[in-house]
Amino acid sequence: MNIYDISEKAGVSIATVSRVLNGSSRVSPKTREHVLAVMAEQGYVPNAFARGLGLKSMKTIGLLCPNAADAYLSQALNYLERAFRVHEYDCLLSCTGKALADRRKGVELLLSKHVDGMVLMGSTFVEDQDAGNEYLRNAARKLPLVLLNASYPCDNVFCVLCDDYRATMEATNYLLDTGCKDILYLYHSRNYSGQKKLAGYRAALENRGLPVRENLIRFLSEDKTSVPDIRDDILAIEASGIHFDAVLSSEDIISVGAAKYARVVHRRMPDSLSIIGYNNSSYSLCCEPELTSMDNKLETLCNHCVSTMMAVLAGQDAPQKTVFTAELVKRGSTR
Amino acid sequence: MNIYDISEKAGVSIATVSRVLNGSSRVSPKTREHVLAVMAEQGYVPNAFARGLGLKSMKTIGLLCPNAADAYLSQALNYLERAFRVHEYDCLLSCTGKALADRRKGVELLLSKHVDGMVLMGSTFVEDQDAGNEYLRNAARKLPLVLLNASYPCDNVFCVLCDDYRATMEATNYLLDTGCKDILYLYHSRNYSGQKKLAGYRAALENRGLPVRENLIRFLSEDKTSVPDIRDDILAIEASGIHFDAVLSSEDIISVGAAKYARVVHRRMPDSLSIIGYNNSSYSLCCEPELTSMDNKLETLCNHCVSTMMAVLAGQDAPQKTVFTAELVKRGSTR
DNA sequence: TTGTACGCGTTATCAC
DNA sequence: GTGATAACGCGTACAA
Repeated sequence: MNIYDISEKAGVSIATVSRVLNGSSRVSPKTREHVLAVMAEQGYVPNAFARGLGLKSMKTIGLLCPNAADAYLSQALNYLERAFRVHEYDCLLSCTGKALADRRKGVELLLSKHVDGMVLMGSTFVEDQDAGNEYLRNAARKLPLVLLNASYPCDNVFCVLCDDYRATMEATNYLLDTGCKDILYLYHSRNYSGQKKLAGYRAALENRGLPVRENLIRFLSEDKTSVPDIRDDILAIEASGIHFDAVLSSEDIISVGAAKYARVVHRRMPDSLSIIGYNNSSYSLCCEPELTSMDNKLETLCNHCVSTMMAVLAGQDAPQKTVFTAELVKRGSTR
Repeated sequence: MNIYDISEKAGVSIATVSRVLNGSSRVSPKTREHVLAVMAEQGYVPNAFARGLGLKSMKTIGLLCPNAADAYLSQALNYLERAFRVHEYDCLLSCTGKALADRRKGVELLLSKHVDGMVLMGSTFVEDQDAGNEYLRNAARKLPLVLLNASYPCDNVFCVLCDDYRATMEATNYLLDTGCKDILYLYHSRNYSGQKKLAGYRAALENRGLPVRENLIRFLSEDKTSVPDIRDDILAIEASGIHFDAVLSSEDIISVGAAKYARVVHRRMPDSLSIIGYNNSSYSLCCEPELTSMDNKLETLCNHCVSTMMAVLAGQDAPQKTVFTAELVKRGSTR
């Protein structure tokens, strides 16, 4: 069943069928109705490959994600896919992992499939040393890139993110305001976003003339990310003689580990220990009391990624960088 | 840069270039080397649309998933995508939601994009009344379907699942063996898998000649699925005068809610309350003590989905149904 | 308003 | 082994 069959059965030329198909050009209402009827009757569906060949597009967006199993990223995945679908774009998924070589390969594969654009989820995709970002610049020469929660100034690269710096600064201030003195800062990732968050923590202390004690800033091993692992890490920190009355982390899952630590050593929240997480994910509701967490507006960010992409694809101009503000959601783990 | 350019620069015909490209037919080693060199030099990448048009395939698999944000499904998504990628297949994602109309639409959209096969994640995709499954039978006439954690006997539909019936039976038996008398069974979904699980619970009791008390079997509202919601549901159950010394659920997240309930009312695990979850997801590690959970071997299932799909696409025959056995992972929430 | 004819970049079937 | 050439199914100038 192709366009020729339809044109024959409808007694018109393929050009007319094509016009009806694409809604566009001028076709007499009568012919249109007739052709539509024939198409419906025959259950005709235009061949996407042939159409792609001609239009150089199959209305497909590449979604790159280091790890689709991650609670935060999978949430983003869900928002993005649904929003793109509303615009009749399908999403090609690529779970690349964090290694540069794999990310590059992921981008190239999607490039070879001629997606219309790509969304790169998380600041993992941007390397600190700019030489490593050649693959991004190269991709951006061929199609628009939208970066979720990352920043990279480059033509045809559009960034949508939350002000992580301000967010952790606000969280730190809140802890200080509620009487905490020794705030343990725990983080997993040294990428752009991770650095901004840490900088916010430092800045909050410095702004008040408080010392930044480096032994309260702890990078957790990247390969031990389960909640019990994190609990054990914190137990070890305590065992090493470091005292803290609050835990601020770069991810909810870390804070869940902190809550677990608190239970084990019988420290009550928020009296003996305050905890703040990041992302306001479903993990923050798992603990008792529930965790105060920084809501970085994932849904808003994702929707903005999609509308930015749509604008760019439509030839309109879009802001190179859009920054939203996070919001602290206060729950039982803080005063 | 297309096949003509390459053939011209290499001084051969496009047929030869095509042969080199597809590794197949007889080409003299010398010509092959030369053509490969030219292709590399020019950075030539064959056009996927044109290739798709000729081959009627773009090596793409459709992944349908009611909700990519779900902890369990996103894990599956990750496993599936990576395994397919190893076989050089890309994945087109469709988060359909649970409504039949939307699922049908998702299938049809992927059908129109001429994916080579589809994986349907979760038993949500199979309707109880078979009339609702016409969309599956229809799709199966055109391409192979692999169902993850669902069963539907139909030509060209391949099912990969865990024996949920036996799994909950085993879990129930374990609770009974460790001295529990009143096991509250909580579930969220009435789909195929949900029914099997419940049946396993009933069967375990019946096999021991114990009464199945319907007021210990509770269906939780589908739209209130957050941990605090579930905690409140359980509090309400208790308030209604129902006594229980164990909670068995169809999903880890429900059991996390149960653990939260236990904390609120100061019931200690496992002495005063035993809890078993399902899926052995990261949620089961969030609680203190950690939750005993039924591991339904998601990674194994996913890998099997992929190898089944590959076999079918290669024209080999594959088992219509493959059933794995779940395994109870014992942790602190049970004796 | 409608139709003709060509281009899109491959693969595949023939001949040679 | 290699080279013409016909599909593949659709979009679209251009002509009518």
